[in-house]
Amino acid sequence: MSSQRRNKTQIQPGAAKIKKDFRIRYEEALNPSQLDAVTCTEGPLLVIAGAGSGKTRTLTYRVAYLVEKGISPASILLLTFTRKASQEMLRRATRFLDARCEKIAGGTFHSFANAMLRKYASQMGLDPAFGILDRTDAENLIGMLRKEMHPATKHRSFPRRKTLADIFSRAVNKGLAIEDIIDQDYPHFASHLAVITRIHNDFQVRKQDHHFLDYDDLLIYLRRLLSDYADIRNRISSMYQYIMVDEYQDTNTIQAEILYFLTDVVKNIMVVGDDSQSIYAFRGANFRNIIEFPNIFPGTRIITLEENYRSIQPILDLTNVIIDRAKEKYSKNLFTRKTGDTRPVMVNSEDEYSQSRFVVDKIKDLHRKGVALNQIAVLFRASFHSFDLEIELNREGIAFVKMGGFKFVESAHIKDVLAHMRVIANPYDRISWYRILLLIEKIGPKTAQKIYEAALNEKSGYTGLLSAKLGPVKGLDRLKNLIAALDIHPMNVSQMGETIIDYYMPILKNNYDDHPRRAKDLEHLIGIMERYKNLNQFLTDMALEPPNTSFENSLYDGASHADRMILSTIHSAKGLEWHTVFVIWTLDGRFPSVHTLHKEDELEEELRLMYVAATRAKENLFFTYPSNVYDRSTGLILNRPSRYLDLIPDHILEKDFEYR
DNA sequence: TCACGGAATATTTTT
DNA sequence: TATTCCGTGA
Repeated sequence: MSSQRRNKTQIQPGAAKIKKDFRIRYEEALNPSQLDAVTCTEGPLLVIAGAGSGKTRTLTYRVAYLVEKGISPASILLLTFTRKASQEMLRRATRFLDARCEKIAGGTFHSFANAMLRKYASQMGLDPAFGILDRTDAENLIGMLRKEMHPATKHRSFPRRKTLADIFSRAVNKGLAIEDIIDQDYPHFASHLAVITRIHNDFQVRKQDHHFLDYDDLLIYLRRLLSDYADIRNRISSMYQYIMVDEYQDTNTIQAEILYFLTDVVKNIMVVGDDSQSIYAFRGANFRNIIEFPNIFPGTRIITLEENYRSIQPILDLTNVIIDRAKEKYSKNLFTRKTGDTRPVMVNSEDEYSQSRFVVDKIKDLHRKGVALNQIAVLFRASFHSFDLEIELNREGIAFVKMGGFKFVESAHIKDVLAHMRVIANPYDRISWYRILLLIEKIGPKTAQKIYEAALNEKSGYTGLLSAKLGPVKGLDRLKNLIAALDIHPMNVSQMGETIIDYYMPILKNNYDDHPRRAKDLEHLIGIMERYKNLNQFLTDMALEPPNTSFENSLYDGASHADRMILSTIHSAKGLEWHTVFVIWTLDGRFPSVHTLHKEDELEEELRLMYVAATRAKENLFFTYPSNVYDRSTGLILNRPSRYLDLIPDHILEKDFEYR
């Protein structure tokens, strides 16, 4: 790119300045393009960072550089895709430089929105003590409303609550009407449009009435705050003079607009991303954000990071071929200095079972040769693709962790306990009331509703339950005692948690045959509570910044955590790397999935997903696909390798292996 | 009105 | 795997 030449000449004065008295030797730690990206601090900057090109490293050093330059940490804002990412970068910057880096405002768009809204919400007529609905809460609420629309939802063809939540969220994140989403993505529900729209309206109203914001609302409200209230916009945007955004390819239009407003006063904004790795369009991410960035911010400098530090040349040869087929992208030319002569391999197996056998045998083999288990990963398109493999791994006693999929806080027993706390925090929280009431035997939806209404009639907050005039309801006494106990003694968060868990234990034992495992989770939860002084803070964090990984399951004390191999969806593998990577189910119809075959955009996204998967590997890369798989939904027999790998020449992808 | 059992169903996921 | 949904009987 011709602009890059210009960049180089411009940067020289800055680069010279570094040498004098800065503590960190930036020019030694970084390659020339990375150094460019770090030292170019003024004005809009777009960094296209290819896979494995040291993106995180660059961001981290840039944070340190800004601080070392004397910029106040409080005026630096670092927005990332996950909370963990920003924490990690700030932690490393702190190690390189000093504790000033800890003062930098960092987090996700959602946590930033939360912070700003708590501060300024009242000015836009929003209760600053608003509660946050996580995805499950939103689904439950939608489920309640769905049921209230009884007659129409009786048909089997009516979308389930999860699907409804999906539709609603997609509409927000893509900035489209419900109707458009149905048209585009769910044409088979077209006949239910009217009812779906009604449920959606009710959903919005309920949230407002109860002062609840769901994840999408956080962004919507922040955007409104910034667009409609000039004085607040002014205040916020003069506070953050240097803004950095990671994973820009996975931001959606609302987030791009938020950034636009945030830079109203000062336009020192840097975004980093790789359009080739954009894999969240189903959630509203718009990879064109990255392509349009220079149009929105005139004078944008573009820096491309093209040296890959991760993979050996044969792997890069393959990934370059894969991504070459993408229609719309910034051109970049990744290169590596890592040589090697092991070509990526495509393995055809007879069926799913022999696919699992191949992977297991290969893992045992590698492990014997000295590759640590935690340097081996198996990646797949969808969470359930690993079920069969998990069985085989268990049988062979190979320790693994599965990433992605279910979260700690989303599991039913954790939500049960949290619901009790939420009722205390917000007595009008109908969802939580229902949840805890339904746990009691002989109480179903109807009874729960009666109790809820009677309790709220007392107008005395959650203690309304104690004085509510109710006919005798069996089993409610224990709950009443609990509420009374919580009311009488002032407690900190963890004491409250323990009291609730004491109450909840019998219910847990009754409801789940695997209660010992779940009880362990609850202990873990207490541990987390101990870090909090404030109930609301705790509940907010549980929604916005939940403890991340789906922890060690029951094998807590089995193999040491360090020596386990990794099973992961490709989405959850973003940004990670391993010595050896297996991508299973690279079968046309599974990857890309049959759902996407007739949608061009989605096929493009699947292609990028394959690219992300392949670029995780450092030394070894295997693709496997079983033959003769019957697809129930379409009636097709699937037996071709993924179209993204099918026509690649043999000298790049070795293809004639068979395993049975 | 509730509990229970069996069947159906499932892309992907962070917030 | 694990939830969710629906029908049935009490």
